[in-house]
Amino acid sequence: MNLKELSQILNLSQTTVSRALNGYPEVNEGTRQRVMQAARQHGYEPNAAARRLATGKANAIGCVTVADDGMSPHFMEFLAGVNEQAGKEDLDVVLASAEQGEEEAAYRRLAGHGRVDAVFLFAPSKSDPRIELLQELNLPFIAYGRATAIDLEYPALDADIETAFFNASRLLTQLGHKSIALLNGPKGLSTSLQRDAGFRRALKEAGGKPPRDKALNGDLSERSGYKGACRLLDADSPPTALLCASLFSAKGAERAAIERDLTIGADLSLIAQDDGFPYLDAETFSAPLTTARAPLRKAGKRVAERLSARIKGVEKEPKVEVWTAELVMRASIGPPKS
Amino acid sequence: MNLKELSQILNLSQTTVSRALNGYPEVNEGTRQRVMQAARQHGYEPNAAARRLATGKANAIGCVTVADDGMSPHFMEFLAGVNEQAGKEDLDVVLASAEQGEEEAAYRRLAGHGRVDAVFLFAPSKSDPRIELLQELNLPFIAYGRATAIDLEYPALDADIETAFFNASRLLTQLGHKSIALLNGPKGLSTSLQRDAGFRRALKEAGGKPPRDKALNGDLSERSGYKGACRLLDADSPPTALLCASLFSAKGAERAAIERDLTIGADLSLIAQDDGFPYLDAETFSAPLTTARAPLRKAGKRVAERLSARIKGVEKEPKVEVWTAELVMRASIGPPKS
DNA sequence: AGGGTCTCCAAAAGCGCTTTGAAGTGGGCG
DNA sequence: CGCCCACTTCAAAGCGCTTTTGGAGACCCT
Repeated sequence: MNLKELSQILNLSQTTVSRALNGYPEVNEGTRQRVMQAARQHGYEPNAAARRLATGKANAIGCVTVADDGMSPHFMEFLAGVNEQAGKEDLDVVLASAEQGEEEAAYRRLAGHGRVDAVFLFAPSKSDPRIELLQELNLPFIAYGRATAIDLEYPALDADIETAFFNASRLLTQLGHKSIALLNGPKGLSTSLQRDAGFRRALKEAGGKPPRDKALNGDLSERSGYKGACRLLDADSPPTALLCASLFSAKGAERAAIERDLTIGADLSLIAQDDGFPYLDAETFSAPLTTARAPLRKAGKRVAERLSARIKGVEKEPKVEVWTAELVMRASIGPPKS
Repeated sequence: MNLKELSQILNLSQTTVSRALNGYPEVNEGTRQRVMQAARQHGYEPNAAARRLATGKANAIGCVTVADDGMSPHFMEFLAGVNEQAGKEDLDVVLASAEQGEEEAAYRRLAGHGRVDAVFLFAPSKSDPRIELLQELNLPFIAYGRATAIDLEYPALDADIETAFFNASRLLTQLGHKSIALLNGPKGLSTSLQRDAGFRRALKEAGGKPPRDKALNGDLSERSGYKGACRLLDADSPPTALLCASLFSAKGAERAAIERDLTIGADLSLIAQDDGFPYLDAETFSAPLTTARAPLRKAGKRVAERLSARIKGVEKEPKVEVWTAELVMRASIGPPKS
């Protein structure tokens, strides 16, 4: 069933049917009802490709993912948020998966009119080439995370992890910890850099002799957290407080602590970043975990919302929105035992 | 830059340029080179919508997600696999998010020619109405998981969780456990039913007096696993062996065990289903965990692969593919202490 | 009653691509 | 020398929709 057939059934022109269906004012209300009714009855659905071709609007947002590392749980969680909101904005989400190194071509293909109206960028690296590319391609986009080394103005959403980790670290120094460690995420990622910066700044600003500090890079898995914590805790003068880049690595750290008969909160203070993953919950640790909240799903929603606004032309300027990653106090921290 | 412009630059007809670009044989090799070269140089990308309209092929697969419960980590992990493989098959993945109850309309819209060539269904319920709907809409699809109460023949992939949990449970009875419990997933889900069936069958078949059994439903989170395990372990005559529906709930169970000074493997045997989530790893438990492997990402890949085959017309019959969920033995199980 | 203003609809022109059917080359052969 | 065929190329017709243009009626006002 297409427009032509439907209009023939109704004894109307395609124009009229199209207008009736799309809510244009210049059509008789009675006619409109009749058209809508017939459309429903015959199960008419407009052909998306044809509409796209005619209007130049795809009614879709998207992103290109890289096969190997691009599809982390973090990304997927963010994507879940994007998708959820996109549904409310009546947008499809299209994923274009590219091989490592073929990303640019994939973006060019997406930009090739007709697939998506806009894209989002997840966790751009420090000087991510994609930003310049997208501007050159004139494809509207919003980045989640800041490419700190890039001067260009571009729309973004960012969680202020730096401040969160600064506050968290300062809290620990203020509690009197003299040896604090950071179990950070992968080297080079801008969030990792933010954590590191906040951490170091807090230690530097701590009055008196700055505490001993130690930072390790790893991925965000339980295994990595466990390994890192083992290394730290088994060293000479182990840290009495630990900052973790994710709840997963915090889980690993907890395991390492328990294995060593250290009680979280009493023997070892623990703070982690909570990305809001389902299934894993800051409160369900052996001591409820103090966290810096940076909920990915919510961020994804917001990005989809702004993308929709950009497509509609409502949002125009390259606005950078920064969300504070709020510190949630729970029982996993305390003064060092001595 | 569109086809017309490009062909004008080249002084060729659109036909020839199109054929050259799409690898048709009836074009001079020299001309083809010239065309390819010019296309690259001018950054020509064919308009996807136009191509779709002309060919009737969307070169995309998709699915409709439901805002609230449809976007579990399980689904996202599966989706990651789909997307990865889709990239290799040169297919886009499109997500259409619908409000609860609006799913049918969303499928109809997707079927409205031009958006996707096929869809996948994740974890259909026992008698999922979507299956009939899709057959009626004539939209090719593959389901991951079986709608057991439906008689229709339809293409699917399934992990044989029932057998896996049967084997796991039997293993525990053979080790001599007299009280075994199952921390199952949400009630009504077909995987939950499979686990339950396998579990009960094994206990029934155990020689002599059948062991005491207990099954709890919950979600698949750490918190739920913890709570369930607490309830079980604090009851009279607590189980000496525990089956968990996910690594997350197993993590929770582990925490409950540790809290009670029970050693996994010695005081409490633990077996869990491992869906292959990154970040959480069966080996990184206080005792490496025996698991039934049912890797979601791999399944997603396979579904995308088969979907591609269906689109191309290579796969035609409603083939049901069943993967055994292999039991991986690790140190978390042993005979009961007595 | 005539002219002007609205309201509603039909026809047709794209949107950018693929694909059909036909035409233009040139070479080989009789 | 002319004919046929293989090899290339081209013009044009859609694909199904939106949107512009312009015309036909209906209605109102003077």
